[in-house]
Amino acid sequence: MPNDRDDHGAILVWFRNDLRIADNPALRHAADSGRPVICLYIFDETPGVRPMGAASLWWLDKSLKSLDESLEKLGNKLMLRRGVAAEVLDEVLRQTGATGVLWNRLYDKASTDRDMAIKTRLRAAGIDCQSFNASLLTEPWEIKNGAGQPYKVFTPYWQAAREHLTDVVVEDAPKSLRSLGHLPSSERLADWRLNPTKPDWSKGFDLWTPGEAGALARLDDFLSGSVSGYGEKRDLPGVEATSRLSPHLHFGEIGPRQVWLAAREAQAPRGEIDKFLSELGWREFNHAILFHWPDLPARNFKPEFDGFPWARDDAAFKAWTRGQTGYPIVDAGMRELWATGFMHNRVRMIVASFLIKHLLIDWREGEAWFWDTLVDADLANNAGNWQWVAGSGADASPYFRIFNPIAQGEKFDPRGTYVRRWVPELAGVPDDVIHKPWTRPLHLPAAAKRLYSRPIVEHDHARARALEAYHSL
DNA sequence: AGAGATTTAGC
DNA sequence: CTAAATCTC
Repeated sequence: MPNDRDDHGAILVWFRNDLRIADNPALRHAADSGRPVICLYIFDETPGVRPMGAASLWWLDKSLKSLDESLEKLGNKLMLRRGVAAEVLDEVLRQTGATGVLWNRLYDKASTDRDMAIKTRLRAAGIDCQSFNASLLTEPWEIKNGAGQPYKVFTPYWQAAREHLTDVVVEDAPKSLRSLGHLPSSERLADWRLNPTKPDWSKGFDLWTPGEAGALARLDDFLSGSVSGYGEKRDLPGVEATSRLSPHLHFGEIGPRQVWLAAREAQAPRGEIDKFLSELGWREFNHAILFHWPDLPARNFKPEFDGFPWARDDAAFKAWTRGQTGYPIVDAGMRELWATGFMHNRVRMIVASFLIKHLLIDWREGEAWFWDTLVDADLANNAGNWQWVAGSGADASPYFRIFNPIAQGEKFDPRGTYVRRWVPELAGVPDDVIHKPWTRPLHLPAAAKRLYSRPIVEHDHARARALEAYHSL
């Protein structure tokens, strides 16, 4: 009775940040229906949905290509359309006669507003419309404290969340995907011009392999190698000891359930595995906070910060973005970001603290820069982490914790390995002054003297000024 | 997931 | 005396 199945129409799978075929419940559900499946990615222009930054667009380009190749192996392909999502869906439904639309959920307000409106409207029109969870270990609304409220502190949140994770399940990729006989036209990926207009900028991004295969390889590499020394080495930017899964997780090339299960089965000490998994916990926490406090990217989580006397200093901001602050660890981080679309986590905290506390520049300006330049730019994590550093966020670092960029450098990059990699003009500076080259100008090689400038603010002065600003609240 | 000053424990 | 623990911002 094959024709019988066709009578029910095709199912449309709307891909978003779930660019994978394994552990993808919407895709799996469509495949299991036995009906033809239309795989659609919409370059969404719905007003209010934050446009991706330049580094994200670079990544998206490769990830979509990779997903299309995976789908072709299953006998299907990825259809691309650009426009306002609701209108694009209407058009594709009309062109294909599909009778069902499935997707995996997103959790920011612009997306949930859009998706709820679409779901209500499509269901009223008789379209079978369902959403699934591909992106999080637990749904944000599932984890509540004793008073029925969402947690605002990470440790009790993660403790409660872990109790929900007794039967984490991963679904295999479908073996095949029926396709529609006559698929309406797709736009061409190249026409979207997702690569940066300055091609030189992304030259150094080749350390990444966007796409599902690259994500799985990265996870495997990490779990069979550096996770063993994770607790000790994860804070050392000169050592490659972190997983670097963040962009893959953001685009959903791999899901947190896959990471969770693989980590639990890895041959490594339990303590190290748990430390790594608690980083997944922060990802869950940030998404839950964003879901319950949708203004997180724009407004202080703690409203008492609303009166903070931020400085307007374009020259200082520019120096920060270019890695020209005169503090080697800060400059190394900002240059790693520019060169690779990524920055080591420890250094993210240092550069963010520097922008907010040494320069007194609003965390939202830093958040916007990261949004544009990070390949792992993620609304929940980016906003949550910037507010964490600023002291204005949920379970944030107290404002008066002001990182000393010299001490942080000496503690976490003691031999200057990281600094020398990203600030080559300091290559010949001896270890004992690599994080404070201005203190012994006579000992500096000519290149360092000529090319590396003095700090744009003096640490003790900036620290005192930041504390004063904080106390003015 | 600070920094810096001060106190205390252990020798 | 030193290093760890404690306190304060």
